[in-house]
Amino acid sequence: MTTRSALTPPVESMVEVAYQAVRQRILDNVWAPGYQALEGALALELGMSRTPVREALIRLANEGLAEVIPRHGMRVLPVSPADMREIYQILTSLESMAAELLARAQPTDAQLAPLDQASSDMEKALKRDDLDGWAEADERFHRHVVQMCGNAKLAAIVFNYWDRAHRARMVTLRLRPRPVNSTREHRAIVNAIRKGDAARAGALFRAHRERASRELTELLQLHRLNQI
Amino acid sequence: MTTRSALTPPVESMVEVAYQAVRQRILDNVWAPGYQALEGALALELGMSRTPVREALIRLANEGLAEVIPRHGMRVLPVSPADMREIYQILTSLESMAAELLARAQPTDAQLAPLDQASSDMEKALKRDDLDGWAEADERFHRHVVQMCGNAKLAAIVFNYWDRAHRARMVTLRLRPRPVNSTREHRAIVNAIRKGDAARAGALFRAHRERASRELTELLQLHRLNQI
DNA sequence: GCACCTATCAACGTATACATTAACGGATAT
DNA sequence: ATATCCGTTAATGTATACGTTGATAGGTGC
Repeated sequence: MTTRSALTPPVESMVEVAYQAVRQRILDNVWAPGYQALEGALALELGMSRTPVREALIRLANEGLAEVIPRHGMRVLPVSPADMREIYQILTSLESMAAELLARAQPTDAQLAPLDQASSDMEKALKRDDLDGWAEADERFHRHVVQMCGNAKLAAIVFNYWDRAHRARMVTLRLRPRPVNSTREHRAIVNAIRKGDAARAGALFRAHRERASRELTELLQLHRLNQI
Repeated sequence: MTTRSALTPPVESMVEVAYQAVRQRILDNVWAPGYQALEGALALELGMSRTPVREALIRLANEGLAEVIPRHGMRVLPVSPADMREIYQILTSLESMAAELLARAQPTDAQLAPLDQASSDMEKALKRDDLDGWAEADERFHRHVVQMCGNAKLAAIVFNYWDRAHRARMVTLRLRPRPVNSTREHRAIVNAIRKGDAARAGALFRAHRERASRELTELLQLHRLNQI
């Protein structure tokens, strides 16, 4: 009997191990933007041969987190202010579409509960001056909207671009004034969705993201953060 | 002297050869949706070892054109009506954003000339009943808008989802009534962009894509095309 | 000192090798 | 006839091998 039950999680392949390991190091800024590593070195570090490492790097390159330079191995891609502008334009467009779709779907109160919960958690975290908690609840809010909009491909794109911008968000989290507007805007968005007012939900979400994008860009300029 | 001039294009790697070969077969519907091929068979057919084939397949899987099923090789991914709906929602969102960005950038008449040209070519092709010519000019119009919007990442996403929907567009091209509305809508979009009216350009583009999406979906239903 | 040339090296791209294991078919029991 | 078991096969995932070639250091000429 060699069935693999739900209890024994699928033996992750070495490609998966390599992919997750490198990805996590990039997202956690353990390997800073510009960091380079040779395929052989990575393989040695991860205790596997170059083959699975190469395959993982192809995925990471496709996802825009790293690039592969022929004789110099993998390089962690920096994110410039111009990149951030492009990324936030994409997120603004797709997330506001997601909000519209969600509003059109007329979700039940039960389905919207996580959004209310996330909003409350943001308020509570802000009162405690718990910025990490605030960021987690904020991300949870956005994730729910995108996951429930009914368009899995759209969600996948949004998640990918969140990842690319993740480091910048973490850096600016503590450089900016207390994010007091966000929660109010989230509440208004939930209301529009609850009423089924798709146009308003989309417009509010769009304004919400555009403000965030503007603030982020200004912060990066102010602090001369030319690559993150 | 072993410089590689512009005349001698970079020797494409075998991975690139494999990637292009498989991709082209999928887009051209030489390998229909659902078609499967083993890594070894592909390698044999392409005259290379499994290694570059595997690496090409990883890219194709990431791009959503194929999937890799552990003991069954590569499988060409079918596109269902539900997929088409998701894809067109994404395209609607991103292309209308591109139109807005382009309008905001206040392009010169010279920069807008290709859009006028494409619109004329669509009219001319339609008069000749040249559907392929019409489709080419239509795609050229859309490509220009997206390429000139100033957001390369957005453009890359749009191109990828065009590819995914390519077969369906080709199939429906000859099933639908003559596309007489599109050219008029294109003209209106160019006018809005020329005036720098970003909101209007975005709204028009959005309506344009939503109409196309609706028509396509209805065609697929009508002809019971449940996977393309 | 600087530019150029050359030889060495090592990282990569691809091919090949190999152990693992899912899939399939045939045999057996009911 | 159908279900189950089991042995065989072959496709895979990963490791290893290897030729090619860009990069670099050191030497040479001016």
